Amino acid sequence: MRASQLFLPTLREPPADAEAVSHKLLVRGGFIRQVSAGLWTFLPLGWRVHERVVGIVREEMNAIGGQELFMPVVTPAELWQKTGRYRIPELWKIEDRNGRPHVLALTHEETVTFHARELQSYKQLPQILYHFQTKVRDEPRPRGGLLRVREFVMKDAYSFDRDEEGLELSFRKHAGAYERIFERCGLETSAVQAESGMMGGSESIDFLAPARSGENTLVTCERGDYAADLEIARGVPRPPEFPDRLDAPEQVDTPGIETIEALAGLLGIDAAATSKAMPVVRDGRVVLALVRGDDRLEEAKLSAVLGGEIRPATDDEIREAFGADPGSLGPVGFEGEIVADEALREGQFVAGANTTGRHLRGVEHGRDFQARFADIRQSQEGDACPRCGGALRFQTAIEVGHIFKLGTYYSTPLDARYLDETGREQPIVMGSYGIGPGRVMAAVVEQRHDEQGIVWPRALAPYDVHVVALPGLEEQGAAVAEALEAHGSSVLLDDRDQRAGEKFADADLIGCPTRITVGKKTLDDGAVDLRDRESGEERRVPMAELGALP
RNA sequence: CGGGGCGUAGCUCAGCCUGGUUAGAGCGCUGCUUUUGGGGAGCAGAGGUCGCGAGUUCGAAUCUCGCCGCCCCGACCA
Repeated sequence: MRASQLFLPTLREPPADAEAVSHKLLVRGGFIRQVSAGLWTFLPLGWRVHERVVGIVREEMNAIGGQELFMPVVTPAELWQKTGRYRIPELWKIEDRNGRPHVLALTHEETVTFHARELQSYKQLPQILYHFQTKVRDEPRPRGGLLRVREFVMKDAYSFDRDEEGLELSFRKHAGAYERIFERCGLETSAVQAESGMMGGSESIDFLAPARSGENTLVTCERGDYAADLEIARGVPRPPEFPDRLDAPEQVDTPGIETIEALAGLLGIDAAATSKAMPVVRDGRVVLALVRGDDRLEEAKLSAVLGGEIRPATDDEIREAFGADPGSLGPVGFEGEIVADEALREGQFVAGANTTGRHLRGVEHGRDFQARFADIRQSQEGDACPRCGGALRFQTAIEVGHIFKLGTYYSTPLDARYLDETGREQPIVMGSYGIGPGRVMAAVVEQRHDEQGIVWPRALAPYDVHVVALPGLEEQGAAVAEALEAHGSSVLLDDRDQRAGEKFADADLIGCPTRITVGKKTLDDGAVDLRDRESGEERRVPMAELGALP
């Protein structure tokens, strides 16, 4: 391809509002352009990369027996009403000309389960169906270029099995395929246990790619035996230094004390020997969540424990339920449900007295209050690994893939059933598996770039070789490009009427793995200069050897 | 949805506080000259509803109000 005829608008400067490296480089390199918030066009170069990711995903999906099909983006609202997902705020709702409600699919569980009703016998199971299709989500906050967008292509796959055992097998197959996909894309990822969020179902695994920009936090053990998403990570906090035990709670005046640091300072105790009360509302009821003073509540965990949506209680709700201001709340005397973190099971803690400006020393579970215990704290730096006690490491990361065990969450409401050997009707057991190729692209750029630009892995590069024809040598450059193409390489020939420096800068920015320079000096030697983008190494190669290049 | 910021040429921005010729710069773009192995130099040009709408004023890019859009943080989130 001749750069002089390619729609490849590279920019010297990054867009002013870009933060993420992948956002800056993909825009500067002429791979993508923004149309509106979270809505992006893939320019010719960007689409080539996207389609290379798609190609890899397709090969690996076919290798585990996946069957590619294609489902529509627009779906009737009824399907979503049946599964209860019609009320998801991200769901983009539209009407046809008759006013009949439809939605733009944010994934395709409903649609594929609708089709799965044609699977009627155990003899037809298992099945894996997948497609590459546009997903539309009315995201509250798109951000970071391709990292979170409102419309994107997703490879979504769905497995159909007769039972949990079959699902486990399909799930493992996908996990294996995903490992191979990311490996081939040159991405470093960790597979971790994760929250299921809006998808429903029992178990899920996230594939997280560590990067400077990202919306997830990957928690790993320094010894490599533990990895989890922060939302469900179970770090072990250090033990507190408790003061002397008290036979009964003792009230202390703490006027104007609003933070744990101030409280611990005033009383001269370890912040870990205090407790923090976080009132939340679930289904209109105030529930008290209790964590250690030096911990933060992990709302995702609490939400899972309580089995539904939660929100922080308002100041008015707090005063009505506790008779005290936020800052002096505690479990003693509270009539409602209390969920306490495991770290508070043993020992005596300082807690709010439910009287403004007062706290209680020596509060002990069992004697002074009753609570349901669960892991609801957010892991933090300094925690120990739950497996081996080693130090935990925290890294921001990008979620590039997510696989879910759905069970019968969709098949039951949508009536996807089969008959087993004994003639009994059973719901189909399902799994769903997603990868966003655009986000994979962004993650690759986040992990593989330098000051000059992108360093694409060979498998994803828009072209294998970038031939830079120095000014006046366009035809000689074209001859080199033809020779390379004859040997199976894809070639971008920079035959633009530009200075050498500009061409080199663009080549570095675009990031093809190999750059070949055709210049007067090289031609005098009957050779070209070949430079490896990743290592920066450059060597002179005789023209006759071009066919043997990678 | 809460907080903060921004909106002037294709891009990056200045001008606004303190209203007043014909609205500017750099980069990019067009033509010519020169130059040619890491974003050269010169000359000549094209390119603008100053986000939109009201208002104040003799006069608004500039002040006021409303709306829209975009970015960042948070909330939320396959």
